[in-house]
Amino acid sequence: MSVKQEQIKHQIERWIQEHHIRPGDRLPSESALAGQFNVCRTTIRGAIRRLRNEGKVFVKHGSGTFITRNLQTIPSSLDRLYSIGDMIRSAGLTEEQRLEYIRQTACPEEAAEQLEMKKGEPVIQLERSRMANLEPVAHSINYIPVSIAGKTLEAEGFSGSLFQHLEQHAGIHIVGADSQIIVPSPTDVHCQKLLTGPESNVLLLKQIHYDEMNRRVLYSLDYVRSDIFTFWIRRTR
Amino acid sequence: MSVKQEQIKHQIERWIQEHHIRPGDRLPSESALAGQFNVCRTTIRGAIRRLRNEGKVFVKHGSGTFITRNLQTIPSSLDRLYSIGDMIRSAGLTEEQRLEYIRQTACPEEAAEQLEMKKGEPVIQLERSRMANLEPVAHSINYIPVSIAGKTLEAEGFSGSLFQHLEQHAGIHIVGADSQIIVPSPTDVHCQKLLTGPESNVLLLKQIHYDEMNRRVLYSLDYVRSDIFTFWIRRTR
DNA sequence: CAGTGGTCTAGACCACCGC
DNA sequence: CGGTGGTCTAGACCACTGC
Repeated sequence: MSVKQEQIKHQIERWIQEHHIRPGDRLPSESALAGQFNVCRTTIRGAIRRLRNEGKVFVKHGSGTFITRNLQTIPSSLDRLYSIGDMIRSAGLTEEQRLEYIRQTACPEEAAEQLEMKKGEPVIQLERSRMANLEPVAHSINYIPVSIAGKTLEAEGFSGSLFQHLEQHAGIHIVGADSQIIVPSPTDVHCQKLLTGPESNVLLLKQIHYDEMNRRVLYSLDYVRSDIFTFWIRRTR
Repeated sequence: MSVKQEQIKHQIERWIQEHHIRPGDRLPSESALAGQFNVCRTTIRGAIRRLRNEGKVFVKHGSGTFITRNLQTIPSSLDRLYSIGDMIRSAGLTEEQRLEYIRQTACPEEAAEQLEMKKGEPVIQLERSRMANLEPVAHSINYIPVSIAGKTLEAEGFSGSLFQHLEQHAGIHIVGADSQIIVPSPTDVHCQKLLTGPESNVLLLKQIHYDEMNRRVLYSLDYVRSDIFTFWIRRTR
C-alpha cells in the first residue's frame, strides 16, 4: 500500500547518503523535492511522514525538515499488542502451555466491570500456565463472555493462540487493548507460582481487549516473570 | 491547527447524533459527506482520521466507514511522556520535592551506556525525593552529560521541573523517551525509602530521553509507588 | 520580507468489496 | 459491475520562521 511514498522515501534516503547530509542538516524544501523527484508535494509529504515516524527526520514549521541522529529501533513490547505466546516465540524460545482449566462460570466482579456486563453473567474462564524452554515464565487467566464466544471454546479442544482461535471459530478480530501495569502483591496465589527465588519478581498486566467494533471481548490477567520479560515503551510529548 | 478538520469532525458527530446512527451502522461515503458539508474530500478524510484516532469509527477499504461503540477515553500515563511532577499535579495533588543532592560526577556504567558516552565522563547527577500532599511517593535520579547541560544546573539554584529548566537554560527540548518498566529488587536502597508498609510496592522506570535531534540528553531512574501511580497503555495490533 | 511547512481545493485514477 | 475508500496530481492560500 502506497508504494510510491515508500519508493520516494527510499530515494530521499539514498539522496541523503549520496550527498553526505549530516545530522542537523536541512533537507531541500518539499517543493524542491517534489520537483526533483517529479512527483506531487502530497507524495513528498507522505514520504517525509514515514521518515518522521521512523525517527529519521524532524520537521520545524516555517523553517524546514532536518536530519536526526541515526537511531536504532528498540523492540518495544508495549506499544503494540502481542500475545504472551508471541513474545515467547519472538525471543527465539519454544513456547509450551499447560491448560489448568477451562470452564463456564459466573463472572466475577472485576472482570464484569471491565467487560461491561453484570456480575454473575456467564463467562468462559480459561487459565493457563506458560513455559519457555520448559521453565514456567507466565500465568494467564482469561475471561470471555459466553454471549461473545458462544460455546466454541468449550467444544473444541483448545490449544495454542487464543487470538487465533477467536478469529477462526468466532469471527472475532482483536485489534487492541487497554493494559494496566501492576506490581502484584507477593501474597497473590498466582504470583507465588512464578516466584522461583528471592530475587525474582512478577509483573501483572490487566488487559481489556477490543475488537474492530470496540466491543469488549476478552479480559486477561497476565502474570509474567519480570526477569524474563522486559517491557519497553517509546513515549512522546 | 487544522481548525476546519476539527469543525467538520464535530459536524459529523452531530450529524450522527441527530440521525440516531447506531454502532455498526455505516456513515455516508466520503464524497457524499464532502458534498453535504461543502468541503473537499481531503478535509473529510482528515476529520475521519481524527474520529478513527479517537476510536469512534473504523474504516473498511471498499465497503465504508462504520460507527464503533462509544468508548470512554482512558487517561493513559504511558503513551505520552509526562514528568513525575506532571503526573502528581494532574492527579490534583500538590507536588513538593526535596533535593537530596546535585553534583558533577563520573558517569556510572549503566547511565553511560544509555547516554552513549564513555564510563567516567563527567555528568551532572541529580537526586530528588518527591512528595504528593506531603507523603513521599517517588524518588528520581537523573543523569545529564556535562557536555549537554554545561554548568547551568549547578550554577542556578535548581527547583521545579527539570524539563522546563533544560528548555530555559540550555535550549534543550525533550520530545520523547524510551522507557523500560522494571520491578526493582526489594533490596534496592532507593526502593526501601518508598516501601511504607508490607503491602506497598514500587515500580522503576528507566528512561532515556531524547531531544528533537534524537540526542540522548537525560537518563532517569524513577522509583514510583505503585499504589499511588497506575500506568495505563492503549495497545494496538 | 522571502521561504518554509500546514492546509484546503478540485479532479483523476486505482484497489477493494459486495451484489 | 457500481460504489467505496486509498492515493496521486496541480494549484492555491495560510501560518510560521529567520533574516
